[in-house]
Amino acid sequence: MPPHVTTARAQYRQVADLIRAGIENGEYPPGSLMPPEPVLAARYGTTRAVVSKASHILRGEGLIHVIRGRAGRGAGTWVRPIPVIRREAVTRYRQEVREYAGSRGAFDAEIRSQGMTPRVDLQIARETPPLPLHVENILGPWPVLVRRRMMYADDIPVQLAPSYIPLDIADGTALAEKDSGPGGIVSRFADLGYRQTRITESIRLRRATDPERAFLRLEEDAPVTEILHTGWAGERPVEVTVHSLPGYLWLLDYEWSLSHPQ
Amino acid sequence: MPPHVTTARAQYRQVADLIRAGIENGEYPPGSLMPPEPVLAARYGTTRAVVSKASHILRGEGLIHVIRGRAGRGAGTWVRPIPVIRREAVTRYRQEVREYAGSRGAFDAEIRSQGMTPRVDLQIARETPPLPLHVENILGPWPVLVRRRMMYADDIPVQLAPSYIPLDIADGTALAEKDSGPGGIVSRFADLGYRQTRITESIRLRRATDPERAFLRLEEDAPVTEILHTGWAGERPVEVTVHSLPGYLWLLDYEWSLSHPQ
DNA sequence: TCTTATTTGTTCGTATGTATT
DNA sequence: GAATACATACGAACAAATAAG
Repeated sequence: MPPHVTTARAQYRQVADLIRAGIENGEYPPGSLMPPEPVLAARYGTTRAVVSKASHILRGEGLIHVIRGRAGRGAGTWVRPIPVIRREAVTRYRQEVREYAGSRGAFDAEIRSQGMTPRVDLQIARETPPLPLHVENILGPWPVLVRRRMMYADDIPVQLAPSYIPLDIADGTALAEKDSGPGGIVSRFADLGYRQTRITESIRLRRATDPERAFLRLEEDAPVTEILHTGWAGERPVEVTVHSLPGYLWLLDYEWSLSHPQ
Repeated sequence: MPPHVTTARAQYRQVADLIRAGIENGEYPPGSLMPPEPVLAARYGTTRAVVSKASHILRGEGLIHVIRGRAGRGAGTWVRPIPVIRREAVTRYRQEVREYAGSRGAFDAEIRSQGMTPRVDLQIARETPPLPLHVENILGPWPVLVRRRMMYADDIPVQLAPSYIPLDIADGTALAEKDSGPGGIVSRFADLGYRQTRITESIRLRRATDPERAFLRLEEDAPVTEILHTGWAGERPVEVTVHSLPGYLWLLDYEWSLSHPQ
């Protein structure tokens, strides 16, 4: 097509549409390696520049992930290997869910119930102010214990979730241990006399930070969903967790009852 | 800079960063008209191609909106005029919130409490199957009354929210009226004996449809947050609303209590 | 370890189309 | 109709990262 001929929809968007359809219909299956851009250009009758723009669109949608270099073990353009993951925000804090089939907390239960294999890497550290702004706004400028969780489904990174706990609550307790035991740390808070009675979550979309992009294998234009989660024991915030999720990868479910009067 | 000299970060990303900073620090204030691409290219010492790529990035983030043509009344590159809007998912269904200062439902109250002026255009229609897939999955293949709300803050379109109500509930009642009265339609459901006792919401990120892009003034690469909201009267779903929000524009708040045992 | 091949990233220059004032 | 401004496309060149031998 000569450069000056413009149809209703731009070529690069049409190519993106075709590749997206190919991903959905099995031509480019989940987890597979895509052909190189020059091959795709020939296949769709266009130039590498157009395919490259299409590629960038699909990356922003989290459908593909590109590692530069000669295609092989690591490098190449990869189709996202797993489907959308559902997060049940309310029921996940019920004891029977958190302990489902011996799970260590809500995430384990969540991934297993969807037929995938969960894995969580955990780093524990102490941190002093300044804390991340959103966290300090809630917990105040005091030392905290941080439980940094790096979470995988079928060995694919799907979530980052650092939890911040006031050090005067956590220090020297089971909350500072790697194995949080049956039911996860929510159960440990209860053991310590800080039974969480109320949860607040604040959801927003934002650009990914560099560490998030590296861990979640996101491209620069792919948005991240941030869930700012606070667990309250009475009037006191005892836990703040900042969940970072690839925006297009997750489905978030909420459920609540209405009380009268209406 | 010659084409083969590459610094750590691509020029077009650096330019996007500079413009984004300019928007945040008041150089390009909310609601203002940006200079044309050739002017920006000169200002940042680069070419129009680079500025154009930067522009596309910022559009994907919903920070600017471009209307092609000679700059003037309508055309040009505009900085998004309003800040992030907060949606309180749980408290918004309490009667005192819905009726705040005489508000007609939750959205009115929400926008007013944030110092902006709400406006809602409403179209009411009857529809027969096939309904949108997600809606039919919940309500079944039956005729519905649709209340299509088009919502503005300070006359800027900020949300689309069609509500689907089974026709056997809504027909000939206040639910089919334009003015939903004090407290909005949730109060009208209660009047009709369908007191909503439970709410479920399912949140996902997706590409915008053409009508959404047109109404919300979104660019093709800007994601939309969809909230699939269902109101239940006992075991029966009596209302499904599909909220479409510009992804980066909204902050969604949830809150709930934990019951024992933990 | 070093060299070569492959693949995507970035930029430039140019040309033309399309939309609005 | 003229002027302005963004949209798209092509082609070329070189950079940078990874793979293969």
